[in-house]
Amino acid sequence: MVTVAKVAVKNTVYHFDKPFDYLVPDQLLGRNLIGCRVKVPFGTANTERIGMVMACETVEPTAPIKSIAAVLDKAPLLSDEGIALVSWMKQRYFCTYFDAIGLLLPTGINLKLTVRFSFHATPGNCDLGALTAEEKKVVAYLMGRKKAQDKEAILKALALPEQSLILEELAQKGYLKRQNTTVRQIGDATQRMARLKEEGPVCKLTVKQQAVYDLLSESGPASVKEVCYFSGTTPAVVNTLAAKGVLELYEEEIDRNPYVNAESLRQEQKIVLSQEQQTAFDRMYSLYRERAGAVSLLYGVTGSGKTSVFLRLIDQVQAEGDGVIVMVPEISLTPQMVFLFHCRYGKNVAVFHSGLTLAERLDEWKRVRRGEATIAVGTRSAVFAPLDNIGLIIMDEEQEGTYKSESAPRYHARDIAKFRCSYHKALLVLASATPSVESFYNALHNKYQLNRLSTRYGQAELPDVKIVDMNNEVETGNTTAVSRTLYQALHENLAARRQSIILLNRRGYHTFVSCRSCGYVVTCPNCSISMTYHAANKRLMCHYCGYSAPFQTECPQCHSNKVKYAGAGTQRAEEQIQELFPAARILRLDADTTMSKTDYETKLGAFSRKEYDLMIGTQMVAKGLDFENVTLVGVLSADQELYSDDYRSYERTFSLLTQVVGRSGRGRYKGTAIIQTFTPENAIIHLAAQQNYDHFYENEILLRQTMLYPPFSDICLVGFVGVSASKVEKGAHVFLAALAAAMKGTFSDQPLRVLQPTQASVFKVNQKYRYKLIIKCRNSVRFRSMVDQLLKNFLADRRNTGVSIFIDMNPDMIM
DNA sequence: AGCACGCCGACT
DNA sequence: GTCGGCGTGCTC
Repeated sequence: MVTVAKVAVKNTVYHFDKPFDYLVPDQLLGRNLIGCRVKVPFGTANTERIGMVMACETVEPTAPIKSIAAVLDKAPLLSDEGIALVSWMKQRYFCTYFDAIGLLLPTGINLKLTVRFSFHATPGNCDLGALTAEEKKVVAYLMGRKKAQDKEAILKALALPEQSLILEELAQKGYLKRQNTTVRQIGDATQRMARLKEEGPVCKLTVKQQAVYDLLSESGPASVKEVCYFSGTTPAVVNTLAAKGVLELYEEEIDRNPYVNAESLRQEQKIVLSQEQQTAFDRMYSLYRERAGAVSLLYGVTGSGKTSVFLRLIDQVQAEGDGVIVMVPEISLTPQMVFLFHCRYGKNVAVFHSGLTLAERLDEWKRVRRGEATIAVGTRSAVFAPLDNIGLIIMDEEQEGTYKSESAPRYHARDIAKFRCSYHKALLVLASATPSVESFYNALHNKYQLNRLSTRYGQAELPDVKIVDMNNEVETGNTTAVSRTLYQALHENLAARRQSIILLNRRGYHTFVSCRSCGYVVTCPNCSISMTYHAANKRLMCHYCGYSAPFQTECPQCHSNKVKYAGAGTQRAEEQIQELFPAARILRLDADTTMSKTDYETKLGAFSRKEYDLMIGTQMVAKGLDFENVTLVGVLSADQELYSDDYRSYERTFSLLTQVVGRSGRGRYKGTAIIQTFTPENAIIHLAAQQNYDHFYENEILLRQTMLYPPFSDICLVGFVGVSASKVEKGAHVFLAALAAAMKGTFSDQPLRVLQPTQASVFKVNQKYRYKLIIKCRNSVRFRSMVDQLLKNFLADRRNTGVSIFIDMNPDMIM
């Protein structure tokens, strides 16, 4: 009998990704290998690859198989649950094992295989007489260095060809020591900075280089990222200048983890719940005690104090020795929330979000893995926190699109949370002021427990909302982004020394640039999308691929001088408002600026200390912020999201408007909100103004039923991407034909509605063309096995080379 | 994806 | 006669 390990191998592609059998050598037999990474020989060339042991079994020896070369981890990185979750994800998201494994491991732990050499100091080796000139050079190079060097680095430094075997030969002869190592790829906690050298330019500069030079001489040292943004260049230009000696690059440590002294913040704070909150708490707590792996939907109007209920629940679950995961949509925007958690639970909290460096993330991951932290707080990826006894998972604002991953594996954190809760028999709490239609449907049909918080906490009341018809404004000669009503309200609010928030919903909004003479619209050369004007760097930018070009008034088509930008981007709106209120202190929050995470926190801190009068920004000003002095909220234009062709666009608009309106009047003073729109008759806007979710839901669920959209079906989006538009289109049709054949043949039992393949709404992105095909289906085991087969056939079919394919089940947005 | 095996055109 | 083009098939 022999022991065989089932190993998932890294860097495979979908159609041959499966567990490969490797022999477990005798010296490894006593160890628990499941969940450990291993090195294995792979393919005819037996190249070394990294793998993950998914299972082990003892079998009769049959044909000879290859052996595991080495084990890379002392203890398993994945628990049994992790292994099960990886397999589950592979089936559900049509990804490879390692795509899924990557999510469960912290980024910093990824290993890279390298070979290192160092000088082997023995008495005989000092005699270099027997060596060739080249060999002497190599030995001399390594003699001068104490530490072992990477093979590639040595060859590069000595200008030797990559394939050179000289190092191996010298190791054989005993001059060098060879080490096979696996190095951790830990990212830098630093960022690259550029500063000019004092001498000034020593040679002629190209236009782009001059732009970088001018910028740096004006601004002083700056990060390479910022330099590129403001000069409209790429890092390549900066590197060239560095090579020419015009500027120098250096590393600067980026923002320190602001949570280091979490423990010192710790203090008990008693939470008093209202009757309504107490009822919700009691029901969720008893559901948790049932240990049935159930789901509860906590539906509470904005400002109803959902957080207090969470905290009480977490206290209880912690007291019973269970771990907790708390997810929030975008944690950088809620430093208040992180602060709150640190105050209450000190070092018991591990925080996961994109603002941490890789090394910090690795540390947090380890603290959870070792059981030092039993509460994981973070964005989407926190759902994978390596807790091994989960009692409770909380998803705040569960309807948010950021919980859905837009790259493979295209998972929804809610589904992962459900998996983990059913594995651990834990409670999943979905919380929202505007639950997703799917979740509310489940709650009404008793699949979830439903808890409502329908009054605001304390004395706070819901704000008064006015809807302003912008058509009237335009007709009566007001062409600015601010209506007279909003102007008046802002004026009064400033005079009363209260704060205001202005939402500018830019998403899908084109501050497009066009020629007033011939109608030419400036579009991105790489993508089929119009360019957006950025006032901060006076350039046109593409939001899809990052391409930028200087703004020019001359039209490339008719050569008139009439190219102008229109529409109210955040930057433009800020200018206008500043002109209208010259004395107001305005804070702009914008996802596109190069602001860092701690910048946000400082700015938001300053806002809460009333150092600003007005905050203006995109979606991010609408969500989760809690400032008691804000009594006015303005929405510059409510329409943009509403009229995209996505089945979730109503839901998103309703949610956004409801939430932003809810920012107003959270403290002692009654709040007001003003919504500007060109379609004042629209029902969604009125329902959001009234914060009337129930009515919105009733309308929406009927629509979903008629149109056969979720929750009445699942949407399986098949995407095709490639550089050749015709090949991509052909690929989509090849897939369609195969699907049609499957539906006539083996899978005729599947109730499917297939929509014709069409171009993606943004057809070209980054020089690649995109097609989509939509299947309305039931996401069942059988449906997935059909898709799996279709995918494998597609990938193996040579007609489809150059076309990549992906599946997105219930995408957040139809591409 | 890589990598090897295999069968036809430009060369010593 | 060989070197090498990239079409096809496999990876425990």
